[in-house]
Amino acid sequence: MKVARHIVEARRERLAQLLRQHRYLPIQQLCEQLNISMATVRRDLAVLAGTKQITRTYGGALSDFNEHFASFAERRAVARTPKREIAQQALGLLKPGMTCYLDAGTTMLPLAEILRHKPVHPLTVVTNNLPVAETLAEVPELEIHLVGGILLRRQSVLLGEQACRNVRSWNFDLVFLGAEGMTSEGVFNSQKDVVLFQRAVASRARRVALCLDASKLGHEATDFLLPWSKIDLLLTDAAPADLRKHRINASLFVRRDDQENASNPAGNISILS
Amino acid sequence: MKVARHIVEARRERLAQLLRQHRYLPIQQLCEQLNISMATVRRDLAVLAGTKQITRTYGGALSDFNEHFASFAERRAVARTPKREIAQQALGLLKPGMTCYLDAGTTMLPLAEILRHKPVHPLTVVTNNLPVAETLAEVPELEIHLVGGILLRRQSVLLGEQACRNVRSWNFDLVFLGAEGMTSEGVFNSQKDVVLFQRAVASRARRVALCLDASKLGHEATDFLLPWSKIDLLLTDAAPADLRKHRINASLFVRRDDQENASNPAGNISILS
DNA sequence: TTTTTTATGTTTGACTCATATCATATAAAA
DNA sequence: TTTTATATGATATGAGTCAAACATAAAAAA
Repeated sequence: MKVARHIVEARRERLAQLLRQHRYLPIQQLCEQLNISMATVRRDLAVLAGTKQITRTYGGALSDFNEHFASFAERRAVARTPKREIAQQALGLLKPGMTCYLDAGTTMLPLAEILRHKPVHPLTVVTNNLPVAETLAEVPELEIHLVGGILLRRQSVLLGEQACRNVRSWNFDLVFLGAEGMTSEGVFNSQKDVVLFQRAVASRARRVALCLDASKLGHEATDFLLPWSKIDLLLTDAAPADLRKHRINASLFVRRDDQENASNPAGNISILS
Repeated sequence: MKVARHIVEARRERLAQLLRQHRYLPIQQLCEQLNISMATVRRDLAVLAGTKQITRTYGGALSDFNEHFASFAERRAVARTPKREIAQQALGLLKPGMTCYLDAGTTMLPLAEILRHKPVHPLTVVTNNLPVAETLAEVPELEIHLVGGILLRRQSVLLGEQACRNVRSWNFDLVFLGAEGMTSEGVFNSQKDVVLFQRAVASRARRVALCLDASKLGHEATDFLLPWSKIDLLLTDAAPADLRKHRINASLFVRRDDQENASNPAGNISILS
């Protein structure tokens, strides 16, 4: 009998979740847990294996997730090149002695990786992003702080009230934030806790840099994050013409080699691209 | 044909290493790699599974090694079995609804792994131990909190002033602490920051459980952590006679099945073993 | 509503794996 | 050296898994 699409997807998500939790499970146990036939489990596993979320084995399956934040690696694969570009722009903004914040989200991982190999020293990095923290943990030139908070499974990110409280004791020279969408009004994200936390971070920052690749243009996610008036820098690979088309008021363009002038005297957004 | 003992052990080590490298391998491939029969591979795998180095699956095997925290896993190899025992004791103390703290150090990892597969639900777990946090991150029944703080490279542990401050906003039903040594005076550790933080944790706890395997007996590390008077429970694999020999005042022994009586009315140390 | 599509569970035959037993060769002990 | 212990590979039997085909029932589309 056919079953509604959302039921199917929910079951597959549950399946993936069970496998992440146990790393390996035989098909029989998966059947018992989900109350479905072996045939269905096998078919679901085939789908999940197709999207590289799991590895099929004889008689069971094996989660690909817990191997070094693999889900991150997946998402990272999307828009890899733009994100590396943005990371390069971000790197140019970092000066020795700064205290900076790196946001949750996949955009920050390339920056962390670049920093790992070409550290700006000394530098204090604060983050709620576990993969970023771990990437940078090995670099002796950097001082890494993790904000405390509730650990959000799947995203490996710390959030919640305590996280916000922790952030309020910091003063950042520069914070890098990611988001899901940008319109003429400002930038958007898709989770309320995330937005709350990002606002807390932004309120402690001397300068706020938004990192958004071109695919976010015109997208409007559920939760409004910040208006452009509170954003100092936009790091993007989007073409200036496309930004104008979406009425994003980008009056000041800054090239990579004169970033010293990237300050924002008139309250306009500086764009590095 | 019989084969020299060191050959056998070398092969098994090679086997374990292959599995660590590939995480999962079917038996056939292991045969090809090692040029031995399936029967021998199966027997070797049974041995490795017996020492919890791998998990047998139908048709293959799966490394139990957390390749992510290599330095951790190395240290974990030492005193592996006692630590699993201690973890089992600790598990028995956890009751639904509790808020507990898991310390830094390798002793907590086996507990985290057991909890991952047999979660006590609901349970709030607070930790400064990144590997523990990650091990438990995928378990939906648990709420995981990381204290904020400076990330100590090498140990993947959070410490520092902010960490201490964060801890002070918690009330723990039960905290599990590790240490480097124990004498008749109390328990010791080897880093000042660690001790400071552990004291902060202990001060917010209704009950403090120390997890110390027998190898720590009589050892006196550089920094004094806590006197026995402030410790409610000692989880150890050390024999009672050995404890007495070192004049550790262990007057109350508790069996695993009457842990309800493990409270500490007279200020004596309860021992689970 | 009627029609089409499709997700599910069952069945079947081929294949793979596990367990136990056994002969043998060789290491280890006497 | 002789004897004992044991690690190995082969074999056979039984159990479990896989892939494909099929009927069915319910969702989606018309």
